[in-house]
Amino acid sequence: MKDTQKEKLEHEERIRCALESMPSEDDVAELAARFKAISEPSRLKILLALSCGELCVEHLTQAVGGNQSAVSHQLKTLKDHRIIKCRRQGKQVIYSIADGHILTMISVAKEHLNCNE
Amino acid sequence: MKDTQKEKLEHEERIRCALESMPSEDDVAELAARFKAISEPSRLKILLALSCGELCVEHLTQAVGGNQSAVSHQLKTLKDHRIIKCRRQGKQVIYSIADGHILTMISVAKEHLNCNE
DNA sequence: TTATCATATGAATAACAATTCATAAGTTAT
DNA sequence: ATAACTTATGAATTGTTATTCATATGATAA
Repeated sequence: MKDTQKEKLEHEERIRCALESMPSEDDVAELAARFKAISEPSRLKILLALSCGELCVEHLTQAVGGNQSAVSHQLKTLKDHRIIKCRRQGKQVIYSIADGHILTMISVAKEHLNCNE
Repeated sequence: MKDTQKEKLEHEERIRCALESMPSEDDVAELAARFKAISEPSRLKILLALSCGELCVEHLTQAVGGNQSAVSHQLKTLKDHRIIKCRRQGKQVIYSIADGHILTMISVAKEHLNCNE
């Protein structure tokens, strides 16, 4: 009976920790939205491509293999969530990954592919 | 004229890299699906809660603040994508995060919240 | 200024996913 | 075997998101 008692206490401790450390609704929502932005195949391809360095829209369109309009919409989504940033250079707009955290995510994700769990 | 030439070559190099290093359609699709699994607020909450340690469904239901059926559906989604795993203990089913990569992701995500870029 | 090239956007349809409700299934205790 | 408890699931509705098409905007060159 003592062991189950102990286990029960551990469970209580964990749920307490889970409830206390839970970020606010708003923070969770924003975080989820950012994950969602990454979670469509073509947007993920854009990020995978950008992990090689900055690229213009035309090249990104080649990289994802879609059409220009779709890619622009996808870029907007990523930009709105501050996952990528851009700068204009003449006629072209050149996109790049916004910060190190995102790059880390993409790297971890790539690793995941390679070791397959 | 020499500088733009050099830049152009760099661009070509990058798009070449992007195209060559792009994972297969299937791999990208699976990766995207896994990100998507993480990207709903209540599923993200489940993962944030589980980052404190394993929890049973009832406690997880408390942690996300939803109803039991919804949480079970969400758990199934996460489990189907091998983001969480579970074991039965008596009447209860106890869930935990499936592997280190996922934990890393959640940690990076949490950091992201704290430093806000 | 007009023509051309590169990118962005609004609106609509089409595809997809989340939540709910009712109920089933597995586990333990009586 | 039945009841009580915990978790899972199917089906339907509702809500969301992606893609497409047509067109607009912004930049450069002629």
